[in-house]
Amino acid sequence: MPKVGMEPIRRSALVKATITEIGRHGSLDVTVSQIAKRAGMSSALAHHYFGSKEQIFLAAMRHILTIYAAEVRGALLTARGPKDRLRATILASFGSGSFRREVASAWLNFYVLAQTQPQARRLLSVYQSRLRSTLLHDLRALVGDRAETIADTIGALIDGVYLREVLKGDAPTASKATAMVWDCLEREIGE
Amino acid sequence: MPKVGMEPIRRSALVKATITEIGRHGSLDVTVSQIAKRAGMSSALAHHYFGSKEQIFLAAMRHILTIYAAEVRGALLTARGPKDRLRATILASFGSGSFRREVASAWLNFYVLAQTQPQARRLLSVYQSRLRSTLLHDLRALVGDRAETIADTIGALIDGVYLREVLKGDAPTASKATAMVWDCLEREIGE
Amino acid sequence: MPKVGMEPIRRSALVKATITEIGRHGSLDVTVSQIAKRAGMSSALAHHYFGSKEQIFLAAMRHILTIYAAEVRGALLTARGPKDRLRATILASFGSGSFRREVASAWLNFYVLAQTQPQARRLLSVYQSRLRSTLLHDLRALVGDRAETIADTIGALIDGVYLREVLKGDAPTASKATAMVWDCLEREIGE
Amino acid sequence: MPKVGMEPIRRSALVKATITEIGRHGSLDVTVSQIAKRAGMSSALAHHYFGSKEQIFLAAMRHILTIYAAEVRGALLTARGPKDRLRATILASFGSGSFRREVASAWLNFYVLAQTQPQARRLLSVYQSRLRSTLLHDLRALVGDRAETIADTIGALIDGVYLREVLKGDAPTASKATAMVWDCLEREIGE
DNA sequence: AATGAATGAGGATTCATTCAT
DNA sequence: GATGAATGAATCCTCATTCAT
Repeated sequence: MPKVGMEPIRRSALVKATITEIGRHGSLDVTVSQIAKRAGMSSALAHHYFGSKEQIFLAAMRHILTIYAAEVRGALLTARGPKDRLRATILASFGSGSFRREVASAWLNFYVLAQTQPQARRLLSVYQSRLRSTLLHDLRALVGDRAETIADTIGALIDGVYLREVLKGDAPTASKATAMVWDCLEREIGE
Repeated sequence: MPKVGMEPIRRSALVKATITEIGRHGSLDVTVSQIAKRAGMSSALAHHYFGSKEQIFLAAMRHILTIYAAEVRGALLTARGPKDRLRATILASFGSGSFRREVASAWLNFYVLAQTQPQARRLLSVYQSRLRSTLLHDLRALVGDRAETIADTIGALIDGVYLREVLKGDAPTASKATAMVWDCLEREIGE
Repeated sequence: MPKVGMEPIRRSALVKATITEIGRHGSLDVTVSQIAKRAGMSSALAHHYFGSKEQIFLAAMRHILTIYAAEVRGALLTARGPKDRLRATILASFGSGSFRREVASAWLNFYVLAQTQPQARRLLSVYQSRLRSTLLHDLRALVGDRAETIADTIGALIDGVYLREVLKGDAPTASKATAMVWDCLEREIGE
Repeated sequence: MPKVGMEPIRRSALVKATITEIGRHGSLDVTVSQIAKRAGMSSALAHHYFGSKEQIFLAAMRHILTIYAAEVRGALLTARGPKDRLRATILASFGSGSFRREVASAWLNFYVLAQTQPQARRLLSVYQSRLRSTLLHDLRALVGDRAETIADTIGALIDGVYLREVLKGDAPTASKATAMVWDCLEREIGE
């Protein structure tokens, strides 16, 4: 058993365990001990690596956003043309990565935290900015000046549809969610 | 002075105090004592009336939804024609009642709770159903079959815009929010 | 069992238990739970009444100083003339109240705390001022101008002798301590 | 570069770091990690060298006493005659080595520890014995039989004056402290 | 020699909730 | 109706200490 270079392994294990536990409880009312135990270590070690429960959660949220960004980039790789790219972006937002119960839970709690926690707020605006600039880029090619307005609307709609889908009760449906946003977008760009 | 008839007064004071305290802290991490103190009574009495902290919060949320419903009804009173009514509905969703910081805080925490708490979930679906049927009623007159789809889209958009506005940092702007939803709606109904 | 007016009883019990426990451990490394248990209550109640461990200790120290002040006043009641009064003051400083192991422990830890804790520092200076003015009053009648210098010296000597006696190992001897200070004082006032 | 011979360097660094940290915090509530970091090594190494936190502190205290003893010896080197030597001894007790805040902190905490820790108690009695025999030696030449009593009184007075000076708040004054003890001593030896 | 990794044990503090009055 | 009293249970976080490398 190597005793060196454990840090990234431990951090990653904690991040994953955090997401799992939050999903399991639906809230941030999860003890560091529970998270640590699931990650196979003592709570003391969790604190050693992250300093506080809050930082553990922020790391988890950063991870979720990283995964999401990767999913978007992945979807864009094979997209051809602006419309295809827009569609890919929307699809990725409702991809299997985002629609898992644990991730949804993390998001909802993240919204709560973003009201008061500066780092959370910053992280949230990173997410929003990225999505916005991705949408903007392709919308400009299609609608010119109206791109900004539409990007904002579609961004908000994505969040709203996401919220409703994950709170629906039964498992969220990516296709339904995507269709709803896409239809709106098509009408906006005057298809 | 009779002690009779205090119950509704106490309950109402607690509900308001709860909303205020949640707004102040941004989360449900508010103690019953803090709420009770703000409401001018002991925490024991708060428990006497509501049974548990969770029930206090649910009562607060019910109050918020009641106010919201009233705001919608009020706006509809003077509206003439389906389009005017739709516009009124949207306006009410971003009315001063909803856009107060405390109410926004309550909503975000309510979403978290709705994942796991049956009463919260039911309450949430009451809100969604009401909004949906209000929108549907007027949309049918305008677009017939497409009403359902559009109602869902607009409902989700309202939630998404609300989310983004209240998490923006600076005070949310009702006019901007309303415009965004209304523009989308106009395009949908083929204005 | 009365459920009203418990506060003074509880506070007093906690103060006494604190002194006992500090004496038993020799240091402030005593848990609030140990103190509370000895005082016959839960640690939560101890916090309810005092707010923090530090405040509990400060209350204990205030109690010790109160007892000491009472002992001095008591000794002065029957004293006749300045010399007799000075002797009484010294005697009281090494009275059975001060020389108990627990009280000595509290004092030593109090000195440590007084370096950094404002309230402790203030309390310490209250003790020093009181002793000084008591000594001064009677010394003035005997030596006039030299009273101040002598009061300071005797005050320091009392502290030094106390320190050495309580750290000696075997039980401290009031008579030996008193004699040492008194002899010095006699020489200072020129017999 | 050989790793041999590091031991004394490490130990010394730790001892100094300990004194610094205790001074900085005013108490023994200093973590081994803080000490080790200040000494430029890991806490594990600190344990390797000293075995426990307690032993680190005792080593620090031994160091302080060694310095103090050296200061006394140094002062005695140039002293001529018993009175001059007594004066030198007192001066050294309030020398710059002893009156530093960190050293004072260490002393106060040392007193607390001496109540219960055998090694600390022994160390304290070494200090007291040394001071006593130094004083005794010169007092005998001046007052014969009364030397013992006076030595005890002066010893206690030194401790008492030290205690008050370091707890005074503002920086302690060596000259004032020395004068107080010296004046008392002169009167005792019948100057 | 030296350290990062790891933890067990603990400890102050908080709080929802209950109960006697 | 109303509350001060009271607590059990929890939770975050700390830290001296050990160990594998």
